[in-house]
Amino acid sequence: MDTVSKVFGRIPPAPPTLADVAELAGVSRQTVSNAVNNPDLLRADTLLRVQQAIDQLGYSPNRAARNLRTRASHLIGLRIQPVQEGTANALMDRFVHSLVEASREAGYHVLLFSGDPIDALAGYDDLLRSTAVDAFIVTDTYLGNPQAAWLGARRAPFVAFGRPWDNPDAPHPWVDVDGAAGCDLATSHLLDKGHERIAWIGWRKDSFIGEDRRAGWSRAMRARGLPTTGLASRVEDTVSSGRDASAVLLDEAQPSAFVCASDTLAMGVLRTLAERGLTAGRDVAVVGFDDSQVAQVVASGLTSVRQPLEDVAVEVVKALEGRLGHPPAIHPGVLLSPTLAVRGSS
Amino acid sequence: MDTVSKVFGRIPPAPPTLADVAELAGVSRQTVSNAVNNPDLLRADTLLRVQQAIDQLGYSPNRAARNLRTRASHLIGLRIQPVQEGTANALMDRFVHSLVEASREAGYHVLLFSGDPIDALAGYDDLLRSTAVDAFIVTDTYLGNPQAAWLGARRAPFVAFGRPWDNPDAPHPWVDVDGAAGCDLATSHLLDKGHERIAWIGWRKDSFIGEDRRAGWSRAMRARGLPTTGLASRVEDTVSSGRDASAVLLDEAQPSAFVCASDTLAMGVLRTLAERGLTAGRDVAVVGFDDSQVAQVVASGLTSVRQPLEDVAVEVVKALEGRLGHPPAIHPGVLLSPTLAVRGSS
DNA sequence: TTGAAAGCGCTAACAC
DNA sequence: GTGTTAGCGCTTTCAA
Repeated sequence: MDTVSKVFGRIPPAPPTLADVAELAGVSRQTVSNAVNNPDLLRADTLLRVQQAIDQLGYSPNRAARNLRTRASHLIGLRIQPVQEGTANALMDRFVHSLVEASREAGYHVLLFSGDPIDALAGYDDLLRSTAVDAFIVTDTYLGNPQAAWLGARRAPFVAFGRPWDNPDAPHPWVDVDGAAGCDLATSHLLDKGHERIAWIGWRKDSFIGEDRRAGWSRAMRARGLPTTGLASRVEDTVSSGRDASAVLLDEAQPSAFVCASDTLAMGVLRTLAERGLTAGRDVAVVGFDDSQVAQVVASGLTSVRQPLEDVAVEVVKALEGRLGHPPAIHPGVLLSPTLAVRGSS
Repeated sequence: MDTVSKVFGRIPPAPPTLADVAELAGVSRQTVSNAVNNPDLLRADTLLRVQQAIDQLGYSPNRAARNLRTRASHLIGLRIQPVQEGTANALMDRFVHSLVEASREAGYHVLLFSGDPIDALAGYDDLLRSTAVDAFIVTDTYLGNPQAAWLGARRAPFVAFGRPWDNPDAPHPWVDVDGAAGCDLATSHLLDKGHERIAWIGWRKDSFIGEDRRAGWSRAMRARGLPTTGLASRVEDTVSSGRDASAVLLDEAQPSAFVCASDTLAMGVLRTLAERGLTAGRDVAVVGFDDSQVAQVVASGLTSVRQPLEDVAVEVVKALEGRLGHPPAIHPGVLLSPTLAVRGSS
């Protein structure tokens, strides 16, 4: 009586095991295992025979058994947070897809989990202790986020998308996008178009990311010997903040262009322009950040700095493979350069 | 010599096992297992003692071992596709988060995989044969998609987000949102505002979803005895198609309002209005579908039909639990009603 | 109510 | 090159 009908009188048919393949091919189980994991060890004709048996039965190694034996799950954990409604911030969608794709090529799958809002660490802890994932991708590296330190202390392998701002010497691998370079790019683009009074609308000063992006703007301005005083504003990341800030700047500093730390803020600028009967791109130029769908479909289009998320994902997975290797190979950090998606608003 | 230092002279410290807990609590391994899975079987004081040992060691059952033994992974697979750039379609982000949340409460994690573009089924097959997931959530139920039939033939448990349009008697559980009701809601909203000539911009006729939504519009119009002839257009789901279609309709049928099958099309309408110096919401009303971020942040806001994705996720997981139960409980299908997010454009 | 034994399917280590 | 042995950590019988 075969395994199938012994275990399941009904559905579903139990998938074939190593033993089934071995029997069919007339070899031992170990040889089948080798055929799958170390084909080089087999003689060509044996390998072929085993291969045929595998194909014939539609055999695929049972993950649970393999995981148990190898102490690896080939799963990487990614914590996702709720979409922020009312903003244009939707990086994650693109990043997640890129990550899944890059992971697949490296033999990993992505396991999603949601943060217990009260205890962000709980989800990590659970997966870690139950050895459900081999590593994590950490994306929310805002200031004071304890995840990196916490994971580090537990020796949990992880790669961060985002620099360790508060600790440049952090020992974990990370990948990030050069926000300053992006805003420099955006500002220089406007300067090349003849703009001289280019305003900045960014986030509050306690945001490292925001200050980094702002630095790109001021750097580009200074490189042309242009003043920046009175041309900058720091606000919350909402459409209405962008609207209010741009109205004030327009009144007090008469800029001919805006560079914003986010598409959300840029949408606020567009709103102010519309309210004043000004046309974006003709009367006043506007550049956003993140190349969200919003930037892509809004009337006449919003020029925006685009993060190379596909490349980020590839680098993240590369770093992960290094970290998971024996011995672990930690390359310090990777900084990628964004590009500029030029549209009608500039 | 304990397990830890035997296996790992170095890092990372091996997580505690059932045996470790059993030793500490002075009971057998089986008793610890029961404490975790069938606490009722234990005497109160034994349970307490085991619980303390578990807490003290930070024990969490090894998933791979449990999966191997129980033939279940407590993972559900979700295939994700690339974000469509240049459109406002970003349902998935919200749905995925809701699904992760709902799954967590049911004891499941979500495993993401990407479709091999060439062979969409390959990803499913791989995960299925390696028993990596217990079930799938299928979201792309477009016409002629072979996934449902294929999975059904393999007796693979799955729940669809989307009706089996081409086979109403399909035996699998599904959850969907009533698009007709949504467009009826949108149209009635406009009718209540006094509009009588309300145009429809939807997708090509071979889209069941598009025709369903369109039916809601015509139903609402007919309910008030209003004509629909000459007021409808069927195009591709792009901004420029929406722009062109609305320009034609405006010229030929003089509608005072538009209901669109997607926010993407609605953005096209807004573009036409802007080009003609018309103000959305004042001169011409516009309603989109999906309540995307685009609808939320665009100047003055775009009224849009909002799918209750959180509820969809809950129902999907509920259906999944039924399907995975012993015996499987298949409830036929669940149809949820969308709501209308009213903003400045109407 | 608790414990002992068996085995899920696989691979690492070693023998042949 | 191939086969044998052992055991990853857990849960499901079954016995005490």
